[in-house]
Amino acid sequence: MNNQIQPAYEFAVIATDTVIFTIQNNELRVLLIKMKKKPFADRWAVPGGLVLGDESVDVAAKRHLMNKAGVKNVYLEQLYTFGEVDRDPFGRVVSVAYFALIPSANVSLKTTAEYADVRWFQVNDLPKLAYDHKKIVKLAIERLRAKLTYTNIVFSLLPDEFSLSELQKIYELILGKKFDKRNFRKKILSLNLIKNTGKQQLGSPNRPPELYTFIKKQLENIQIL
Amino acid sequence: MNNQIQPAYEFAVIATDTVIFTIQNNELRVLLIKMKKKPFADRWAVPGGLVLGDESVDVAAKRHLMNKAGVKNVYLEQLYTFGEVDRDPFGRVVSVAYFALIPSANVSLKTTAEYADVRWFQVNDLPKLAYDHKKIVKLAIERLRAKLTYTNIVFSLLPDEFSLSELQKIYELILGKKFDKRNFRKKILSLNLIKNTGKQQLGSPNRPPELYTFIKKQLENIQIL
DNA sequence: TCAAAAGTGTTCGTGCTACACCCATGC
DNA sequence: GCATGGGTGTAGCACGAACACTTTTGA
Repeated sequence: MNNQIQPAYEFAVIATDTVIFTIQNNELRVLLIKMKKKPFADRWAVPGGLVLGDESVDVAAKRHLMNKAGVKNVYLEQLYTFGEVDRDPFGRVVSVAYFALIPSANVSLKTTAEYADVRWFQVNDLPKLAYDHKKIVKLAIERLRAKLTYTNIVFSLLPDEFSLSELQKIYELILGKKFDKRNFRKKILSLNLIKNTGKQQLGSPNRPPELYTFIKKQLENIQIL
Repeated sequence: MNNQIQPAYEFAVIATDTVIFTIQNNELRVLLIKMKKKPFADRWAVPGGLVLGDESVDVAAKRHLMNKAGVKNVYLEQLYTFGEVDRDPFGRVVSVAYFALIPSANVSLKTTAEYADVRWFQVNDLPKLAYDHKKIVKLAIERLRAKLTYTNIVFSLLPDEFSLSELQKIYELILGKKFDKRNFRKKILSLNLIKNTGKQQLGSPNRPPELYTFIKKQLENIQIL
């Protein structure tokens, strides 16, 4: 609707902020960076950055995900756009928030010159966050919980091959409740989302679990629980 | 994340576009405006406009809803943000799309000087749309369908008092399938979302329906169908 | 042989589905 | 009195919930 020249103050900066989730140590964790610049020096925040003039918002989100967390080809979904006037003390910044899911394996953290620190935080034990990032993380968790129940999104939190117990543990961690083992397996197997690879995971002092893999690794809407 | 001065070309214009739904003549309809300016002269589009420098994106959406469709206090929800680089031929415009629901009663269309025409279109018979508005409308319909099934959102498409048949008709129209009358009523009544007012709707040459009303008119997540 | 997690079936109750007839009104 | 949409119950079936023991491995 930009059909006339606008005075400069009506222009805004677009940024993206991405809530990156993974499973680590039997916990749902979020990647946070520690900021260097005022007025949020030493405050933790979700990684993000500006959208350039010649890149789409989606591409900007992917670029920052790569630069700041060193990951690509992960599940990335637009979450919500935060457009309050005073959400950023530096000026008018509208932030398009995303959330990303990465399998526990691929975690490679690199602290860049830009930030004081980069760490994974357990979602129930977050530090005080900069900007409106508390709200963003909260919304991302809600979305993740909802999507676990009506899509097959969980494939993006798991390695290629996994046991049914691992799968169940992820559901229990994120949804915060226990499931009956027999009922859970019956339900999951009846959905034809995963198949038995025939392999076993040896090396633990227990009976070795059978390994499964997802038949399709693309998002589908299916009532799971 | 606007922590340094950016050159002008990295700034973008933020706009909102709102897909406004209502039920009219037993059809799900969308409000469209006919544009006057090139290069989209005489093309239909969803109403929208720029976000001012001192207003939040939500407030801008409400303002345009009032100015262009003459409605306020209606259900309004953020839908998705469209951030492709070339989505607007005039320049870099990122659009935060919303969808709105208005009860069939409140329809007051006024053609303003700004537009050639304003009309309600049946969702299955839309004209060619400007910008990426076809995509926006499609997404809005999907979201509306989904929300009908797991929230009580339908209250915002109905007048204060309504019959169970009206309610059922809305579900059938939007979801595009028929429901069994007895089963539908049993299910709806078991959810405790609506109550019988004791009144009847007289004036038709049929048995007068009993009128119901929503107990709460605020969005709740409840599995309906 | 022991500890630890993996794997496996059945019963019961609830909720969804399918289905047909009488009722109240305006004309 | 007739045409039109409004209102009502029941029986079968499928799916979710509850529940306990045996198996396999490494140490």
